[in-house]
Amino acid sequence: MSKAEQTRQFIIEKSAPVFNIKGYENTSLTDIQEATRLTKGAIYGNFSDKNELAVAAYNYNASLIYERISQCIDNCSSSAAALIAYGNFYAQKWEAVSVFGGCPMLNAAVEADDHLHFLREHVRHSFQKFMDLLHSTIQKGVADKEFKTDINAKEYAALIHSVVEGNILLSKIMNDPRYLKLAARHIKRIVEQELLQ
Amino acid sequence: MSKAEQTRQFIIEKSAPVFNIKGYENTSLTDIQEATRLTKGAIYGNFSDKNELAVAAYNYNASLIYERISQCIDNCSSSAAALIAYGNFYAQKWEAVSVFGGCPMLNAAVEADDHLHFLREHVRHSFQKFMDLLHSTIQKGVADKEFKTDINAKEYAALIHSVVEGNILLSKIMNDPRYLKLAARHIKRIVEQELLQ
DNA sequence: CTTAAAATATACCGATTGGTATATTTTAAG
DNA sequence: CTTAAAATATACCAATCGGTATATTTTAAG
Repeated sequence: MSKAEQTRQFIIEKSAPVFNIKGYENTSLTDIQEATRLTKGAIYGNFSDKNELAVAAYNYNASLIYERISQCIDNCSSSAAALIAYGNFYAQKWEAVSVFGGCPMLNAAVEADDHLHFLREHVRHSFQKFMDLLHSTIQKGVADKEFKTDINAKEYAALIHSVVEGNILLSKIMNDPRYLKLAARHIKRIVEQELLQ
Repeated sequence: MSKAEQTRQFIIEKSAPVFNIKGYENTSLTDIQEATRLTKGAIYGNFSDKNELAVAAYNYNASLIYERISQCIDNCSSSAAALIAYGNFYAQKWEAVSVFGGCPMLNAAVEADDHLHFLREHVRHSFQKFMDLLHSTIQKGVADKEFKTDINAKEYAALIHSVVEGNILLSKIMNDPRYLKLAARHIKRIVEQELLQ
């Protein structure tokens, strides 16, 4: 990895939490300079403009969470356990996620849905990636005869994902992680009462 | 109502959708001038600063939705019908809500949770108000022997609210109102299988 | 109709924004 | 060690930001 590639990665990693906390449009180059302790020369030498860095930072933020969640799912011995683990993930890691500014997908989605168009497709893509992860987990449960055969896997994937995101929102604004524990229990109930054979 | 009070209300109503679409920090005074076709003199003659207008616009946005939803609930003949109507509200009014920038509470919550502190308490208050509305609806169902007696009304209120908000997020970013219809069906199932006697 | 006050418009302010041209420093090949 | 290129720092730019002082217009009481 060349010096510039190292710097590029360094800038992404240092600015990523700032973008997530302050928002992609409200994060200024001064903020990025302070976070990286670098000057505009270094930043614009590695990114053509602020938007390119914003997209790189978002993708970094989203993939960071994705890796941890998919790893968490891979460690489960059954599909039911995997879905329940997904519901528990944010409840367990809440302190770390909260300090980091909360769920990067939730934050970026609200900002990108109707006025940050350069970000929108990236946010859509990561939402889809999360739902695909849940979808394939449910499909595996069906294939393994663990789950009922007549369930709509895509709908349950979207439902579980939305329950988690909705309660991240609630926990964050109310400053109360109990909403996430409630979400985890609700997902457990869905799995046990509607998915399991 | 004096001329100034009329103008004040006019500014709130015209700028409210702009704040909801562009975000409270990203909406500039130029945006507000364009939306109202007024000058800075008129705006600063009626509001001490941009934040005061932002708070007034947010409260207007939130109360507008609240009024419609509580009216929708009041028209229902049973508590079960009221909760189901709540789930259906955004699915039915999606076109109008979407053009308006989506749910004002969702948008403002993401912006205010960790960097727009002057707005945060107002957003918390309206979240609480929505959950209280659901809470009292569920309590009424229990008192009327319509719902089971051993249910946790507060938890179900938070759950229903979060399912709706989560699917508003999903519908908005994916540009697909089907997620809201899914939320409505899920809430119906919760009411029928977990709340009704 | 007159007139003082209230409301709105105009013209300006310093600070900050994203971005760039150029100077300097650092890197790494020979 | 030398040196050209790559990477970073510095100094600047026009545009826009929120906000204000003042001028003008509109309102409404007498």
